[in-house]
Amino acid sequence: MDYNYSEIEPKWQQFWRDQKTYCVDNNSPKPHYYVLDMFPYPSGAGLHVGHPLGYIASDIYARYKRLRGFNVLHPMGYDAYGLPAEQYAIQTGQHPAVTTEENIKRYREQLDKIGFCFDWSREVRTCDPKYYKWTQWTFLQLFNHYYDEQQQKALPIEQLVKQFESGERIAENGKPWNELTEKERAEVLMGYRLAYLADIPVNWCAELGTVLANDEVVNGLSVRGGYPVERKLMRQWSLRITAYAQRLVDGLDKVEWTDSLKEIQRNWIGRSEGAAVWFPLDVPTTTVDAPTGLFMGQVSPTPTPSFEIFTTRPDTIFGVTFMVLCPEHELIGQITTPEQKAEVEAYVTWAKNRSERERQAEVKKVSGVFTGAFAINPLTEERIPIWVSDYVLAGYGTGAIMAVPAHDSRDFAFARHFNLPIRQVVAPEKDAVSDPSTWSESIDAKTGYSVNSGFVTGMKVKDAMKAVIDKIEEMGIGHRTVNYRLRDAIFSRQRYWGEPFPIYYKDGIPCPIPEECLPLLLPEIKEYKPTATGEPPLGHAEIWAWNENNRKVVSKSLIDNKTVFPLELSTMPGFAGSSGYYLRYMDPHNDEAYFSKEAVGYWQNVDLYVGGAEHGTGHLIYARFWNKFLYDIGMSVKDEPFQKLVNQGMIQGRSNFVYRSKADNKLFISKNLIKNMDDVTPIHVDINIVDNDILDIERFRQWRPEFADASFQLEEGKYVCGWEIEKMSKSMYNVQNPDDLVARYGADTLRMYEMFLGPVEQAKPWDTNGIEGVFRFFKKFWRLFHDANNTFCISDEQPTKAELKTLHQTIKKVTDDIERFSFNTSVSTFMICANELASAKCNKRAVLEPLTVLVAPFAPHIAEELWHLMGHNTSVCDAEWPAFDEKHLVEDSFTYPVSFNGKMRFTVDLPANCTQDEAIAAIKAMPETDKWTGGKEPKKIIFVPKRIINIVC
RNA sequence: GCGGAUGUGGCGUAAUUGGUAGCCGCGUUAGACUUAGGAUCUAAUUCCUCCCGGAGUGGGGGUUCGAGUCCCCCCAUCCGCACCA
Repeated sequence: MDYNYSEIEPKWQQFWRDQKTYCVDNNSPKPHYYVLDMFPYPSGAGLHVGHPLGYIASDIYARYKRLRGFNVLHPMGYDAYGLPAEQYAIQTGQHPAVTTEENIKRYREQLDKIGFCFDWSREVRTCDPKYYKWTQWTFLQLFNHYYDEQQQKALPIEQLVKQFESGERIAENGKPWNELTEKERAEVLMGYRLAYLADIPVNWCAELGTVLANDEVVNGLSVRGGYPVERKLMRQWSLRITAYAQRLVDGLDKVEWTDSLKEIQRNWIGRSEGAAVWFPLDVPTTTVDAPTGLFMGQVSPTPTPSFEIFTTRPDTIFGVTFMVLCPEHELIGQITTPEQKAEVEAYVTWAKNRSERERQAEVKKVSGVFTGAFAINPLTEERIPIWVSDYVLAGYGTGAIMAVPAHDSRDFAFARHFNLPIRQVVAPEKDAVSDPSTWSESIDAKTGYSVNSGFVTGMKVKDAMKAVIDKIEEMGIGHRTVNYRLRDAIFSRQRYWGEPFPIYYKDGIPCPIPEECLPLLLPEIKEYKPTATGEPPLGHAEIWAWNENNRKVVSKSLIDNKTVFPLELSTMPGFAGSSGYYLRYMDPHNDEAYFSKEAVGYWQNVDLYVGGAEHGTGHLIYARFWNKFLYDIGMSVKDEPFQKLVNQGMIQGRSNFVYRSKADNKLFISKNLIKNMDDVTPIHVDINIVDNDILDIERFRQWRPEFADASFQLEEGKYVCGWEIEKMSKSMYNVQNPDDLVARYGADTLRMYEMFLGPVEQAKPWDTNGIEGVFRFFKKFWRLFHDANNTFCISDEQPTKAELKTLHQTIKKVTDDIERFSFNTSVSTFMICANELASAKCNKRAVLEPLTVLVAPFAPHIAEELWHLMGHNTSVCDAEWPAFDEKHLVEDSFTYPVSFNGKMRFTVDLPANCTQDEAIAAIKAMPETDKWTGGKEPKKIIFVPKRIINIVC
């Protein structure tokens, strides 16, 4: 019997379970290291080979760190709340908890087979009340805190109340605190809470019956299901993530993530510096609210009614030829002249009713309408028309812009369409002024010089920006400011399968459920659809009201508005549970706290996080925000949750095709015999009946009834299939299930092969064609330890110099590779090592024992087996990483390549410690030298120790 | 449009970070042992070639004794954002 993985693997998996090999302690004299995988959503389809890629990489790293003497935390759990289980529940009536439980079981079985070193005793599930208690708890903390701009951190809302009480801070409506009703006070505070309730435009997905976050919508369609999404104003819970925008940007400089992912986040946060400027209105005063004259809630220093705009190009203010308001702008109703009223109203109505998809599809289409009103350019005192257009967005800046058509492509298109004047105020060179009517596009670059721009004319653009802002600030009509594209995170979902909000409503005022009463359990309901009145599914729950006196959830029929009140009906989104799970792993069974101070003090934060880059604008932003908040309130000890982050590339599917003749639909033509692709129809064929692109004809005939009597045109007796790289999906018959590969080659081969496929970070197609090579490696590796009769047989002889060199080369390369996360090259190194040892017939313990430890992170099962065969009775996981000794690599002599004018010509052996002069003398003495220099004295000789000798002649 | 990446044999990839391009594996070819082989072993495998050599890392230029690697300009593919003022 050869290498028998099917016997070895279950045996050691059981051993690890019995010995609790992977249980980690929260206190250890060893240095700590935290390796985390993004926990999976347990979908009904089970794992495919793409899922474990990142898990294998992190597993190798975790095992490596452990062998290097670290106390390694490497947990796993499930992101168990989510839409698919609920959609399934709506269709089948099956409780989402039941399907989720089944799926988790399947995932666990599949994961176990691959031999991961997860500490399952720390498993968390987001749908477990013991876990979501702390999700709800964090929500309450967010509700009870506000963001203090001065201190740049979250502070308890009581401190804000004190400021209001003392008059240190004034409510926006200007009324003193003690004159406000309780309801008014609640509303004021709601404007500060980090978790707040507000009417906001949301992404409403009618098909899913819920609101979605921005990152859950792509091209106007929901990510899950691809249903249309519309913009709608709804009263929703939100998280004031925008308060943390600057810290979220700054924190990126402190973490070791890829530049591309950092860019994605910077882009999403969208910080831009510029100026807020007030433009006075030039309208009959009767149409405006005379006493305040304010529209944007700002304290205007000017007595004239004015409105605020945001610009990143204050230097172009001399080129403003019109203003544009977004269709939602509250000023529109007040300033529109009677003549324009009908037209403007029609436009606003049209713009509001457009679906998100329509709007996005028609971005290039210019539309807008003139209000009839004018503003005054505060620097030039020119009278400029005010327009309304939906290319100005309500959610960004102030929803109003100063349009500079000469230097903004959108303003340019608008001006061209409506025939508005275009005035050049920036030129690439000082005198490069031309007639804008001849331009095909605007000059948007922030370079060059200001022209036609009053007091900044002739300045460089950068200087002009500064000069204009200074002037504006001096005039008291605006100021420097920073805007972010990031929006607050909508936190309500009109769904059942999520965390209930620990909130009840007393006279319409949202009140938190006392912390001691958490978790607020998700109630059972009969139907998972929205109620007849359009309430979220929790509207069906009968026992869903809060009794303030005995602090219990009670029947809705008891609601009396004195002691019993309705509970919130929406639930939290998927990212709620996944935003803090990494902290919970540190102390997963704590019922007194999210996690103990000791636990977080020991583990600090995640040292290495492995997962897909698709979470760049979702989970990874929310989790950083969540952590920063927990940091502010003294829970988390690090400002950033994930120190180093590695994005594993997506694994695509490699589909196989058979080609059916169009002339004869029973005939299938082997790929290379096809003369014209138009004569055949490519048909997806299940990759499980294809091996190295060769079709298993018998299994193909059995695959589908219509192929039972298929005939074939074969090449050399084989049917060769075509292939293409596509997304891995059931419908393309290209899904590779890891279980099948484990059954056929063993987990160690699967692990090693997934690493061998290429760099972990790189997206790549799954291709089983090379797995045989890895499997052969293991058979070869096994044979090193066994004789011809497959009896374990290693010798205690001293290794030769060459064998030690092989070993230490391998130690060095593999160690370096793992540190660099370059696992594909480590696999190559192992293969080279095994080849060399096999041809040297080396079966010496002094070489094989350290080698077994090196292989252990990659192939733990075979390593454990051999480790025990070598007489150890503890796990190879607790071995010590072999020490590298440079001296075994030192050679007596070194073979130098000698090149002439950069072209390699011959090699020469020189002593390893040879000096430059010795080397040059030796080369000059070589007869070959004359041949290449033609006997002349070389112009120059370049000598790089242990590299190369180059002669310039 | 903006931002980020990538481009090397038939295929997946490697290259001591500026020093003999193509390691390792797949596939292919030939051979050995075999009743047999989807087992094992050996050898060959970038391309052209008159077997002397020559060309070659998407294309073009540059720096250098020397460039896959550094700089500039194109081309192609992939990913992210997208009316963000």
